Amino acid sequence: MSRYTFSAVRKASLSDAVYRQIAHKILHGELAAGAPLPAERELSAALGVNRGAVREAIKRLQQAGLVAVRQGGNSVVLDYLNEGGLELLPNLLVHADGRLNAPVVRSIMAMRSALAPDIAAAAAKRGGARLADELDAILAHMRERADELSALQALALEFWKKLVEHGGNIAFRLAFNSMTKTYRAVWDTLTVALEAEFRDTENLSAIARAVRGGDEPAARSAGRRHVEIGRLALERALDAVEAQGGRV
Amino acid sequence: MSRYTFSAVRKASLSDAVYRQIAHKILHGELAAGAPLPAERELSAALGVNRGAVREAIKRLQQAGLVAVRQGGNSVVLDYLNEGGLELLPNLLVHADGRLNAPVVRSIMAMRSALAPDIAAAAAKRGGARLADELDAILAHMRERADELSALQALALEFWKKLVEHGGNIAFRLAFNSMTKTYRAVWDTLTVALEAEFRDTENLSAIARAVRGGDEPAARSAGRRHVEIGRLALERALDAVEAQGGRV
DNA sequence: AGTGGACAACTGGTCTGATAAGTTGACCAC
DNA sequence: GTGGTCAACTTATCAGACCAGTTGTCCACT
Repeated sequence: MSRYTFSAVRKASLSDAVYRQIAHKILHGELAAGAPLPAERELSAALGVNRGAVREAIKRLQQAGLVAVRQGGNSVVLDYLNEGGLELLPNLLVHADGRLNAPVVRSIMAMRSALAPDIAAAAAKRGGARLADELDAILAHMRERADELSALQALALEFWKKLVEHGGNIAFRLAFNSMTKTYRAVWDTLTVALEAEFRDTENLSAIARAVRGGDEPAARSAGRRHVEIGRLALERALDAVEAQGGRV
Repeated sequence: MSRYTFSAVRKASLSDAVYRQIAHKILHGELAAGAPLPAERELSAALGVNRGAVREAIKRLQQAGLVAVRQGGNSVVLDYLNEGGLELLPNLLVHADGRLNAPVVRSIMAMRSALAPDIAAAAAKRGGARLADELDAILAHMRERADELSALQALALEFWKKLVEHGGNIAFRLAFNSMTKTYRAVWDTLTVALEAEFRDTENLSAIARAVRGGDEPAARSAGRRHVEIGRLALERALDAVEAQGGRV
């Protein structure tokens, strides 16, 4: 492996930039629901890009439930609270100025708490010994690398990924994907905030044992205990910064 | 009101049609993960549309996590099980031949069961008397129109929409939107399958009371009991048709 | 007063054909 | 075996045109 690490060079396409700019304006209230979008020709002139790029961006906005397009009239901004899907979470998680949006963080942690027990239970129901072996392997790595917090974080995510992959529930799996994308957007922040959870191999071991024994209730309660550790830690952290009126 | 009812004329755009066709091929295995997509020019020639329409469709596929696009090389199909979000559920719900996909139905009902109790609890925590009044109004309508099953279904959905709107949890709300879109795709089927749940105004009333009293645990358990009615009914229905090897 | 036709001025939808720029593999000089 | 060069791909972007649906206005007719 190379002695140095390099990160990929940024190469956002024009239509991506257009999409992001308009989505940002909508999600942060600059373009209110019901407001008409400028005409495609106007937008392409204002943004200095070809109309095709604008159209590609608008098609994506349409798919995300942010705008409604209708031939003959202007596209109009929709209420994303009624039309948007989970994939909007990453965009909502940070304020325009880069601060974390605390209510959104709390929402995500609450959803995680709602789903994790059932994900663990489903894995226990269908997983079997083979899954348990894989989980134990991950746990072994976690114990080896207890001093590398970021590695622990990655392994914990992998643990849950395995559970959701073997639970046989496609809805859980897709929701997990959406939440993982959100998670990655604030990875470094959570490395610190969720440390207590990453160190809780005890409950993860309990899940692995429950998977091996097919014990759904045990998996459910161990899963619940595990994610509650992180939820409470984050809750306290948010309360602390909010109490002193600080930035999140 | 007019004596006759008319339905809107179909007016799908070209890029929509292209998107649907390719997404269908991916989600139903015709295009496996890792496979390269034909070049845009090839696709536009094969489909008989211009390249712009193909590009708009591919941009949407990219956003949905179905393909990865890279300048200079062919776009490649991704594994939607690892990359896709909840918004794919409507597409996965029905097989290529129009039959319901039973495992997906079970998944969705399981997810609903995981979220509903927490949605009810969150509403009880933050809703207050005003929300309770609105819920009671919906319940009154449900009792009036107990003989119109489809109306009951719409009102039940509205009831949950109110709960999720007032729960203050954005993640629940967005997930609810995704699931509602899926729900609408099989509305008529569920009208019959979930009849028992739509008639269960008892637990909904209990939720409304819990909201009025701010009683989170009561809202949680009533919510759980309510959706379990539908989940079990659907479970039995699926088991029945599967036992006789029938179509779903 | 009310209906519906004709029309202008918008809007998005589609198309053609061109150029820029990134990727890949083959070949070759060193 | 390393790296340069080139051809043949690919996507990215562009300009400019025409088609098609929506809206508001005016007006003739009933």
